[in-house]
Amino acid sequence: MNTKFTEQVYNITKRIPKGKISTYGEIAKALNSKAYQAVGHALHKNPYAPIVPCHRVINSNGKIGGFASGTENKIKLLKKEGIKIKNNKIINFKKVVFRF
DNA sequence: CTAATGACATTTG
DNA sequence: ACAAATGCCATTA
Repeated sequence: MNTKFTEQVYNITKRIPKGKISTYGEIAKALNSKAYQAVGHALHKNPYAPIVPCHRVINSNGKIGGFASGTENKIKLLKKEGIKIKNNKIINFKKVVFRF
């Protein structure tokens, strides 16, 4: 969609460096908004599926949350990126959170 | 335009 | 600490 919000969401999500992650809340804040759900929606539609590392975006509670391709699959991918995950939760969550 | 939904977050039980 | 309820914004129907 050509809405500014989603555009920003994708742009920011793409800026997340490898080995780091971010939360919906942080992204929403980066957009000067608190539409966490809208961010999640944007990523859910995700017309930039392979372009935007949506798997690097997780919940604020350190949980992975839900993902289209399966949460467990994302966990594996994040683990490969260097993120430590236990029971679907981020271990070094605070250490890997990327803030804009 | 109005209503409902969601890859959420926060507060309350 | 965990589970449920409420509130939030933007998008979709």
